[in-house]
Amino acid sequence: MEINIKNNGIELIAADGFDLKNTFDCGQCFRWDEQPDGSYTGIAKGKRLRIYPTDKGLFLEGCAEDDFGSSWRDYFDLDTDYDAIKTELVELCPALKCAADSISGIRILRQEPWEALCSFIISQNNNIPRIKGIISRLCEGWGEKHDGYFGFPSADTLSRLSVEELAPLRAGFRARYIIDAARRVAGGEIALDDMYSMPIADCRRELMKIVGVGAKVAECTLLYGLHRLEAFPVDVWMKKALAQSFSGVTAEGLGRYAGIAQQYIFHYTRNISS
DNA sequence: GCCCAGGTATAAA
DNA sequence: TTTATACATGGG
Repeated sequence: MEINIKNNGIELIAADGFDLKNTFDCGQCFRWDEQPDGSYTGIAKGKRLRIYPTDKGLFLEGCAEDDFGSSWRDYFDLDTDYDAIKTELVELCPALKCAADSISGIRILRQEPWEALCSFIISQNNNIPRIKGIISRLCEGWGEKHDGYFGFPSADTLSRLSVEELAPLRAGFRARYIIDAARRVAGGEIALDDMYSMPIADCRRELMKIVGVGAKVAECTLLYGLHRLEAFPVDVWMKKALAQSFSGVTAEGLGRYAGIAQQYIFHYTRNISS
C-alpha cells in the first residue's frame, strides 16, 4: 500500500480496491454521509475524516500520519486483499460472480464492537435514513464532544440511563433494548472484546442473551463490529434469494468469507428487484 | 393516509 | 418447532 503524506492529509495511491459508495452506502455503517461534491465525511473511533477520489487514488483529508497508522489503516482494513477474497469465493461458488461484480470495491470496515451492536439493535424493523437520525441524536445527546462533532456514546454512559431518559432519542420500542445491551456490556456480562477470538457459536449465544438481539443482529454485530468474516446475516430478502438464484448456498459452504459473499448477494438481489 | 423498514418478543397452533 | 402479531416511529 503506497501512500503520499501531504500537509493536510494522506493520499492512498491506486486504491482501486476501495470504492467509497459501495463501502459506505451498503448498509454496514451509519455514520458516513455522501456530500454534494461526492466526497464522504464520517466519524469513527472518536475521529472525523473527509475522503474523496483523486486522479491517483483517494485522499484522506484531515488525516494525520499517526492517525492513519493507529486508526484509519485498520478501520478501512487496508491490509486485506479483497480482490483475492473475491477470487476465492467465486472459485468456491461460480454463481457469485455477477453478485460480486455488482458491488466491486466493497470493504468490510473494522467498526468498534459496541457501536456496531448498538447500531444494529437500532436498525431492526427500521429504514436507513431514520436509523442514521436516531444514531445521530444518540451521539449528540450522550457522546463525547470533540471539535465540532460527537463520538459514539460508550456502553458505560448509556448503562446509567433509564428508558425514560432515552425518550428524546425517539427510538421507539428499541429504547429498552439499547439499555439492556448497554448494562450487560458495561457490567461485563457480555465481553465484546473476547469475541474477536471466541468460537463463533459461543459469541452468538452470548450476544443473544441481550433482549432485542436475535439471530440477525448477532450476525451483523459479528461481521461488522468484530470483523468475523465467516458470520452470515440473513434477512427475508436473502432467504428468498438463497432459495431462488443461489440455491444450495449456505454459510458453511462459503467458509471463512461467507459474510463477504453475503454482502455480494444482498446488494445484488436488492438491485435487481427494485 | 398508507405502506413498510437489513427484526424480535411473545403467544398461540 | 413453526407461524402469526404487535411493536414506535417516520421516510417515501
